[in-house]
Amino acid sequence: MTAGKSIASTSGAQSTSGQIHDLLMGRIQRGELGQDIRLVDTAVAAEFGVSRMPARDALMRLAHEGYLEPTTRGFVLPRLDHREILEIFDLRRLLEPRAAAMAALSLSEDELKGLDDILKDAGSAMAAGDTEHLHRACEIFRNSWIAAVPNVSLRKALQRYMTQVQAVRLMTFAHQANHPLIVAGNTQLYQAFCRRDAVAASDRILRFVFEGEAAYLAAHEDAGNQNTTSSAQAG
Amino acid sequence: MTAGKSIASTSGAQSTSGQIHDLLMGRIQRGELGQDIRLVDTAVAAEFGVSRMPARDALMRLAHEGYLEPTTRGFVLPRLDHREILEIFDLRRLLEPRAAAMAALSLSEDELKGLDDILKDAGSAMAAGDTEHLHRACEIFRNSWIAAVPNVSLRKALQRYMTQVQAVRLMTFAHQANHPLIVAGNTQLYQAFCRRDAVAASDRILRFVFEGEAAYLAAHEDAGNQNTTSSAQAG
DNA sequence: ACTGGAATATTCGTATACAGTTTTTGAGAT
DNA sequence: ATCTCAAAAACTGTATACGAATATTCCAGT
Repeated sequence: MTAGKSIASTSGAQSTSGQIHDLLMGRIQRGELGQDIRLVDTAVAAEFGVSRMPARDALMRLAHEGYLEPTTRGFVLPRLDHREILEIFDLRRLLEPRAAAMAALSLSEDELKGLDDILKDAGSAMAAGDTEHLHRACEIFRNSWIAAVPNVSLRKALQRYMTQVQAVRLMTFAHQANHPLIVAGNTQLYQAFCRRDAVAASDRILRFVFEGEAAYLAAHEDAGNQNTTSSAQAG
Repeated sequence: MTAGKSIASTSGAQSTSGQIHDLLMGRIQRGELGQDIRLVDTAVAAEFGVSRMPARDALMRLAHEGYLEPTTRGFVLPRLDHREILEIFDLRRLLEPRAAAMAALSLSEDELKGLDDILKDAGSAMAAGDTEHLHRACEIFRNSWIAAVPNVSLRKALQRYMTQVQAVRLMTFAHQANHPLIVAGNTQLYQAFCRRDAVAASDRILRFVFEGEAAYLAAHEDAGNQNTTSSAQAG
């Protein structure tokens, strides 16, 4: 309570619990939470200098949205097992092609320019061997084009699998050999967007998801060979 | 507080707020709430003989699930607008064919028998002109086959759109002319399940969603012609 | 050293209270 | 009769407190 971060003046005109919710979701999406961290309402409340209620509301809402998992002792990141990760690849193959096609038709010139900038950023990050930077750039790229999907319900559905995307990325990005593939895939997607080519965008993202799954499976096998335990964790 | 309904001994071993949540959701799904009714936490709390917090939790959870809409003055039934309903038809076209295909391969003999029973129930309900009964039977049918989808993530995604499905149903079921189409569609889906014909199940559910959209659009036009206000409401 | 079980600590769910905000109500002026 | 503005009521969001449930720790007995 004494070290409160003064929640006010952060994001939009929301309630306290809404602001805490958004902040925590940002941390989760940016992968700032270790998978062994337990989020407890009293601790969150203390961090933000508020009472338990807003913190509790935010945590429960995040849990219900699938970003956190309630346990008997605090909230933790949902630990995705191998099966669940593969399931979500399946879902992404169903949803993302249509989403990319819609985005191709909806992205404004400004948004395309923004994607271009992010892509250049990702390219230089790859050249510099800065995995962390590349990771962030790819996340921004994905969030940006998804934000342009006009079907709100579809957009929300995609955003719900951010955790899985993050978890898989953390595994596949570890292998620098994957980096050119990732940047090339995003570049081709961007080019399809520029051409307003919905079909190409759809095809490209589908192939991208398949490639992601293949890279994940390879990383998973590696991890399995080296260490039988804690193989398919998000970390 | 004095006239509490003694929440205990109702449903499973949940928390108070969970029980209130389930009870209210049941009322919503059964259409027991007029669209002009405002649910206020203090009133709900008084009805169930608890304090505001559990009632508030339940209402907020229902709101977040899309069953209710928070306003400055209590919670009301969500007014799904035309755009959102069409968006969800789009999503269902992406997800349900795959789900039905998976269900065709996964349904056990017992589950198939259960579907058959429900289907017969629906048939007799239609014959008797019991719209309410038919509505319930169709809901059970849908829930039953979706429960057999082995991809947990896909299953959860589908269940998230239950509300919208319900809302649309309430509109389309009002026209008795739609009833034979609905029962026939479910019957054909069931037959595809029995044959373990994933392709037929996939095709059938896709057509079913299209038919549902067409029926919704027709109902929407009717409502629009009769009354410009309160056209696309979930009643 | 290891196991069983009680004491302790942590955390959750709920109750009650208070403050801020928005809607409604009602009185007075035109 | 209607409009305006202030007072009241209603409702939401947050703070604080308490009891219950569950995990953890620690000690005694083997």
